[in-house]
Amino acid sequence: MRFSVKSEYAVTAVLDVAGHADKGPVHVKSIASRQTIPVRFLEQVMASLKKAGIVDSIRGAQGGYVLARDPKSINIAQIIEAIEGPIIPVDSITDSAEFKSSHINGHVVRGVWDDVKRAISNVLNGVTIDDLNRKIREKEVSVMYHI
Amino acid sequence: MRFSVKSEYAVTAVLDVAGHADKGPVHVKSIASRQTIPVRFLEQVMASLKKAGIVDSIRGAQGGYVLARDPKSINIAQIIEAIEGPIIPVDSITDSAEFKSSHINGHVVRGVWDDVKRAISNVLNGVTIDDLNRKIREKEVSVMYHI
DNA sequence: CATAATTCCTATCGGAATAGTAGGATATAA
DNA sequence: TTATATCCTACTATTCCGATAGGAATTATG
Repeated sequence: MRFSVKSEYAVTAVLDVAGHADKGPVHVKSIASRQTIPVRFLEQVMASLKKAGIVDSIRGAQGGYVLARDPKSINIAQIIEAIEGPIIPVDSITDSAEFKSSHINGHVVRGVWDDVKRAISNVLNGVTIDDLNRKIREKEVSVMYHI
Repeated sequence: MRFSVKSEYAVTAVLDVAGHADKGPVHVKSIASRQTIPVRFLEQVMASLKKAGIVDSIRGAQGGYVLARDPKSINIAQIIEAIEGPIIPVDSITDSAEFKSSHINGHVVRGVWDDVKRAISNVLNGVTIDDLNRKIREKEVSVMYHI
């Protein structure tokens, strides 16, 4: 797993789609201009999200993207895994037989790495798109009051 | 922060130095051959560790490296930061003013990122070289019993 | 049916980072 | 004085990231 701009775009985009769910399918162009993300780049991000079953697409004119599932059932871990691959890889470099045998005490070090990955996974699994949407709405409300 | 081979080398090396503290300064060549790490590459890793005040060096013949501090006071976070830079960067790309203003709801997403970094930091700060050394010794003992 | 709008598929590219190599300067024990 | 180390700096091959690009496939709309 890593922490790329692409992941950030992905979460932002899903959040954007969720926030505009009422006005029919959201097209990439809108998201891109709202969030200032290169359109052609975002296209690829959306493709990954679709492949992972997070969004659905409607092709053709007036098409766009919609959430494939309930915002409460989409968490950040799923989105990031859709983009970057498994947070806890099935076999990492350090899991190879040669690595294990050539690095004395490697298992101990790898134990720490695993702990870290678990911690990351816990955080990301604990936050849903619905959670973030609420936070955004709360913020908007508080801004309104301040005006 | 990231999870490079270099970091793994660093932790392994510190662990190796700690484990051979009794027989005087440990030289890079020994560590490299024991752990199967390219010598010239490990040299650079050790330089970073020294700069960070984790190990001390003795130059010249029969020189080598020793721990600069008590193994109980060296944690994995310190080692990784010595190699990769701050785990929680003072200013990341996503913290720039332009990024903030151009990405709606960016603060919410970044909030999650911060939570993750904190979680990573907690794990890495909670594990010391002494902890890992104990684990290695326990393992060795249990292996001995099995023979 | 024609057209505009949209997703979809694939290839390419510049720049940065990673992992590793290399040459030689410097220090010091023996 | 010599062998053994660390130290300093530059280079390199490969991979990955962020982004761009061309064009095919699909579909609502007039």
